[in-house]
Amino acid sequence: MAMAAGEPSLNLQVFNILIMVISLYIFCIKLHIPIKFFFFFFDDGDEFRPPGLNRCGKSCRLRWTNYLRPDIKRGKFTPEEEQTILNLHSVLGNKWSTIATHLPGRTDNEIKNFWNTHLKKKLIQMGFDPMTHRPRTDIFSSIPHLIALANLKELMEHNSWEKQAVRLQNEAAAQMAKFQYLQYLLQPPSSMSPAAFSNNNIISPSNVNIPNDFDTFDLLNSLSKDSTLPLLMEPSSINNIPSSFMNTSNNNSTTTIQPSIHDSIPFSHLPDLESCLISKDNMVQTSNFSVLCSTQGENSPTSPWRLPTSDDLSPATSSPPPAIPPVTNTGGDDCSASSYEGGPSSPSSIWPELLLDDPLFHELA
DNA sequence: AAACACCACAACCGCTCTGTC
DNA sequence: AGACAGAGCGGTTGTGGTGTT
Repeated sequence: MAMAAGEPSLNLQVFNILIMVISLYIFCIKLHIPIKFFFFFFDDGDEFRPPGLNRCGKSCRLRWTNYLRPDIKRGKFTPEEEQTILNLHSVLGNKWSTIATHLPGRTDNEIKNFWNTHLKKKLIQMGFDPMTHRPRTDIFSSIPHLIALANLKELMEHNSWEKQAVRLQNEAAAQMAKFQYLQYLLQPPSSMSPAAFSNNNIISPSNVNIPNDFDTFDLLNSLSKDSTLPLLMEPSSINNIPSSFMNTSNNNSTTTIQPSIHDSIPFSHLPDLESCLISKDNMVQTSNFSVLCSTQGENSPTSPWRLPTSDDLSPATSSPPPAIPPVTNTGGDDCSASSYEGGPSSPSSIWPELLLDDPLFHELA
């Protein structure tokens, strides 16, 4: 490995490179240029980050908009804000920035976090799908209902002295199931359309899906014979709907049927969260049965199978009883947790097979 | 007191949109 | 028209605090 004549020695080359590096270093120090600047091509970020601070301009902007901005409101969300978020989310979905424009002082990030950590869980706990704001129909949401059924069954077995009252309640349960099935069938197909968000939806033949199968007609006939339930299709009878079926907070006499219409309004069927949310350890949530018991006048405080009512949940408030989440099928594909289609493809095949065939249901009905 | 689980929230990430050159 | 930078947005993660065992 003889070195060619006139070619600088290896030591000299290294020395020259060293001199260049030192010169560059001094140059950078004099001009206050960070050395890191020359290694920007190794930076994995898409923006240049100033030395010393591991922050890019983007994160600084986020820090300002989400935290440092002086007009940001601190503290917990008020119930009004909570309700606003719920209402807006039912209409807008996860458009956090749009929702934030309606809540001065709150950032989209804050609202998003609040939703993910609080409101979503609340809705799930209440048995509502946080995406559709409608009663969930998956098996997990049905578990509290089934537990309530099981408890009721057990109580029935051990409390023969109240068989008569239980029988009445079972009849009411069957009627309620029929009613909810009918209500389900009568849902407008475009229940998720913006027009459906209006709280002034009035039931009328024009906005009601006339059922087209015989099962439904049979059900209608059976209901019309039943004095317990009103004739829904006759406007004159709408005012006769028992108050428990109606949103009692609506004092307007414009014949607005809350249960069925509520079911078509993504959020309006929800009661005030504070008034109906039950503590975590209470397995019996706002279920059909809590409403059912209260509607039949059999829900005496001493009754052994008494389930919580809205009064139990919030004695101080006079808010209406929670809406009736339809008795849910277990695993039906009409309204999955994340993809509600707004209407059943074959309504008559959903309830009877999956829910009404439930042995517990048969025993009770 | 320590370990662990859970919760709340700021921060980050990746993507899309928009304005500028 | 296309490239680029910055802003905006929604989903996700990291982390510190708190409660529980």
